[in-house]
Amino acid sequence: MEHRIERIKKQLHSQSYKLTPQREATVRVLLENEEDHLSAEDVYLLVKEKAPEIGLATVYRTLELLSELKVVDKINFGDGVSRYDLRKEGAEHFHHHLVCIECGSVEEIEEDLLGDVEKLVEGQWGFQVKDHRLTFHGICRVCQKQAVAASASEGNEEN
Amino acid sequence: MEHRIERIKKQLHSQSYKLTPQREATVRVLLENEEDHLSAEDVYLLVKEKAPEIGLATVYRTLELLSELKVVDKINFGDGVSRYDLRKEGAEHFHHHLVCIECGSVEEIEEDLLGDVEKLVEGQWGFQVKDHRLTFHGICRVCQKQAVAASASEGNEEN
DNA sequence: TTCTAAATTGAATATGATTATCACTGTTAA
DNA sequence: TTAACAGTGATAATCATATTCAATTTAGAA
Repeated sequence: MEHRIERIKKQLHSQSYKLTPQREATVRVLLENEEDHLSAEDVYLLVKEKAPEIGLATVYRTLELLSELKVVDKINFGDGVSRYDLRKEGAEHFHHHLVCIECGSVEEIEEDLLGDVEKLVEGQWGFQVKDHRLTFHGICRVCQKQAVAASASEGNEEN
Repeated sequence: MEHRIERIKKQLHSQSYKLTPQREATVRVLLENEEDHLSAEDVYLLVKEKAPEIGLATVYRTLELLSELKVVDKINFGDGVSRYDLRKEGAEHFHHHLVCIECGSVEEIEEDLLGDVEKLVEGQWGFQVKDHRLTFHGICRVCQKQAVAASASEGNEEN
């Protein structure tokens, strides 16, 4: 953790930005909640717990800054809010997401599934790929099981 | 064109919605601008040309409705607005996009590039894929050429 | 056709996320 | 020390989208 903060600090400095206490607190929240896909508001509430004096505007500014530096990726799952997702250290590409249309859960896939597809796009469309966004919409493992269980008990009145 | 409108009409009727003049005008605009990725505001302005009495709220409602019926896909390229893209007739999956980070142009790929990847996701992650969103960010053919031209003329003062 | 209930509309307003403004503070470097 | 200046928090402004509501239109029933 400290190592990653140190690294982000260097990234900031390299563009003559500072790692202020507010920015550090924000980064720590992102690191501690790496699994989640927090909105700016979510981040704000979590940062407030450690640094109650921080303002919402600062959180937005920090997230925007981290986004420019490619420390986080700004993503959008179609609800009205942007979410911020830490990029894995050294990751060249954005990771993929599995969004469940039943329960709304979001799972991440770190593996790069698109190597071949990107080559195809570069070759066939002459498009020089720099990054990608891939999201699958469907039904997660848990909801699939629930669906099976529900249909199995069909006919036996349970309520 | 008429054929496609007829088909959308049937889809609406099957859920007991009506193809009102306002909805028809909106659909026509979408059909006539199939190449583009129009925002709600864009659609509104274009529909106004044929049906000046239409309200913005109606356009939003219509686009939302068409989105539910999977006639259009609501997409988001990271600027603050949703864009609406007609789904090709009979297309099971959403098509892909190539977004140029230089000039902002958006190209579409109709081919389904993800057959293999989806099988992998279903097998390895147990996730039942219903749809996907895939966008590549990079540099389009035109901007690549311009970059080459610019670097070639480097040193010769041209202005 | 006439009637009726439900669907749809436009205008206006409300909402909610994000951005801009601005006065103030802390930091840096001469 | 002081003079920039980056960074901050509170607040107001913006902008896309959703909602409300009274008026209108529509598809069938009678």
